[in-house]
Amino acid sequence: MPPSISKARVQSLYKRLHQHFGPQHWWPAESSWEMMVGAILTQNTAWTNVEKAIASLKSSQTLSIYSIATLPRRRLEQLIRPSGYFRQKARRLRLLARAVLKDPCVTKDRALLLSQHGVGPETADSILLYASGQPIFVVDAYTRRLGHRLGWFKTDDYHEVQRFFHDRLPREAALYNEFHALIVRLAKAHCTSRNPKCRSCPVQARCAFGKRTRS
DNA sequence: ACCCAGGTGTTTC
DNA sequence: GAAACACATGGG
Repeated sequence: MPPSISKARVQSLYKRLHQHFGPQHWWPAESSWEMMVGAILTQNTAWTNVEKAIASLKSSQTLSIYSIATLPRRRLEQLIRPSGYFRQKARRLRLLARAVLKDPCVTKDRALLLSQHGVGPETADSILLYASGQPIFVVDAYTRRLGHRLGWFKTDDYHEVQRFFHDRLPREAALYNEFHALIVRLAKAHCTSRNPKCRSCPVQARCAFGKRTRS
């Protein structure tokens, strides 16, 4: 990883994003457990779909750890159906709920989180940052895309990208919280797949988002 | 009728 | 080991 990108550049991007969008107040959840449920449900899925699934859990009074741990599999599947991959995710949620009931420390320990089926590095780090307040930078598809477009790094490796940010930012949970939220905000606000025109982009004149690279 | 979304686990070369 | 595939719904 070339150290050629300075801390100042990375911190300057953060400042511009924060200036432009303001504080994001993440994670959008009312409790740590709801946050964890959202983290599983949002895997490769649009957040609007996750909202539907969470709303259906809430309205049926089945969002609690105990409910999700004990609900019949088919019932849980139907409740979270709008979030997609509903069979996989029902199983993952149930396993996670049971693990947390057995040992609440799971929520705070990276190795324990990663040993849960269906919890990979991004989900684990999201939980550590947003549910446990630990200063761990979360890397997602947007973070990689942004870094690539800005020429900051070429790698796709999760931990290499994470190290890039860890090396250039003070170790503060509040900062990592906002930064990641702002990157997601940027992705939603600016060039999405069908919107190649991007005015007043806080990142650069030529917008850093849009999955396809335009010619 | 495509393409995409706040990944992860399994299978295949 | 990397690369390809399966998983599924809903919105643009």
